[in-house]
Amino acid sequence: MKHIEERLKRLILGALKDAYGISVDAVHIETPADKRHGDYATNIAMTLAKRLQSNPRDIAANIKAALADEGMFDAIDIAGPGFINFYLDKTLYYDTLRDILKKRESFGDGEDKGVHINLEYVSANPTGILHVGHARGAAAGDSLARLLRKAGYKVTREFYVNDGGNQIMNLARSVEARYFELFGEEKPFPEDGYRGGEIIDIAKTMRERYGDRFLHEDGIDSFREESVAELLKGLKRDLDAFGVTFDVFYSEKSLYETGAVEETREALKAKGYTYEKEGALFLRTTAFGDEKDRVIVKSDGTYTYLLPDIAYHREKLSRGFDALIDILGADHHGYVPRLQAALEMFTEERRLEVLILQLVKVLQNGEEVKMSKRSGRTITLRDLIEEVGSDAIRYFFARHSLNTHMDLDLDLAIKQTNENPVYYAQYAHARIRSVFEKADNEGYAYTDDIDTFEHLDDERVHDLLAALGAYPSLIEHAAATRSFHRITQFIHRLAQKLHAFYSHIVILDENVRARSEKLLLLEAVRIVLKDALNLIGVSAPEKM
RNA sequence: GUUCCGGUAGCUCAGGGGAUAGAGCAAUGGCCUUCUAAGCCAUCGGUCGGGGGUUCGAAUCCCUCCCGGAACGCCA
Repeated sequence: MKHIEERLKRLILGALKDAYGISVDAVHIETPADKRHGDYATNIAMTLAKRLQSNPRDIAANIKAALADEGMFDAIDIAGPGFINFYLDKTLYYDTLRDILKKRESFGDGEDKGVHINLEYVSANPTGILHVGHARGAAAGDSLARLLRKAGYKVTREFYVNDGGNQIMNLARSVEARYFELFGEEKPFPEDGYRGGEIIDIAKTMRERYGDRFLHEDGIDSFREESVAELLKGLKRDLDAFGVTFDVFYSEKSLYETGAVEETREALKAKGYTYEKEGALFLRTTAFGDEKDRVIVKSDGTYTYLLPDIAYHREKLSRGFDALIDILGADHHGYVPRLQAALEMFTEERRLEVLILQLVKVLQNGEEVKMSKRSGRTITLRDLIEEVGSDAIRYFFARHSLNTHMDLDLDLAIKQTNENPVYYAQYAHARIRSVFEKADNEGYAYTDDIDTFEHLDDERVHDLLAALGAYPSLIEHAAATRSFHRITQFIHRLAQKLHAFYSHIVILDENVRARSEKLLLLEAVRIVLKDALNLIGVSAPEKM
């Protein structure tokens, strides 16, 4: 079935041509929040008021008169300042129902966009374990990846592993110092070293594997490699428990090994975008809108982090992606212009989209908890998952847009577990399953061999079907605007309508036919609810 | 000082330039002999930070001021 909205747009365009002989670029169709304003509404008459030198309500009346409505609507009203409200013929609701039952979880899938997106998120340094601050990026990236795929984009989920810079050496020295400590030996702890408990754990692992060997010989390479490997393993395990996975873990170190970093430096030089000053190599990022030029090779000959980052993004482009999306924390926003500038030295148009994620303020005992890996005092993602649960946290993050400055009150999050809105949605799913279980166990026979619906003429049914019917265009819009939180809003709306339906209508009707129709409706709701929950990484339980 | 976010109900937050600004939590009052009460129904709650402007129409766009967060390194 062609989306109703598409059909409606064509009708309106046709009416405009007939009534006024004009065409417009876009017809805005909305699904009014207030159902008294119909199933669909358009403001087209108001937007044309100026162009047609006429008042919106008259224009609306002319459009209405010219509409060849094909029997799609029960009624078309002109309301308010000039809205045209469309009240769908009820049989079209049943089209939605049939459509969902046929397509199941592929209902709402966008058409193949033929666009391959590389989506990079989290990319936490392997110098500690994930804390609450990382959780938001992980939840956002994963949800967005799922949403984009649903909408018809091909998506590669990528994690950039910073295993090549100074901080890794800092990490290795930190572990080394802890290792010496385990043997009661003195070794100065790095000034800016990592003090998390996991650093001590790794030192213990090193002691198990190598004994006291590195007290006598230089083990810094081993400390570095083993530490990164151990921490990365931990990151993956925590992310996995959070339902967040990646297709590619890309090593920064490999960029050095393949010569990609040097190659990028030379390419920038060759293009004439670099100059030397005070012994350092500067990149002329101001030529592309940055506020000042940036150093890429320091006067001591080492690289700043910008150069490998440019090399990395070039490498991503060379893998054939049509678009790159990075999700970065707000603390890195100032970095964006220089990276964009550098990449535009290589590409005609801007290919990198950067989504900035505002930082989460974590409160405990009424006080802000500062996250710092170096201090080692953190609230870890792992603890949070254990105490609050992955679903509740995922739902919490998925409710908020990227640029919301969020307060996460841990006491509240933990204490109010049962009042978390995630359960409202999950409960709706479990309820549906339980009705089926009851039907199966207690001999309420039903059939799914139904193509017409005669017992579903109820306002609450229409509310449910209207909500379900909006799913495909919601997916499109949410994906296009990268706003996965709209999915969460949809989930809540759908659950709300399901609960209302459930509370007022007996599903296991005495009449087999009526019972079957209602069960099919429930099944359709369940399919879409589960699919939407899946998009934000939340489970759909069979029982609660 | 500059740049980027944000300021909407007691709290946490939604609000594709449109209709009477909405949810959750909190508060109040009803609803379990029948499919899960983690639910339903109802009520309470707002000078959309202030002031200008654009528009038929502004929480939304523009300007300006105030408040909060973040960033302004040859750190990552």
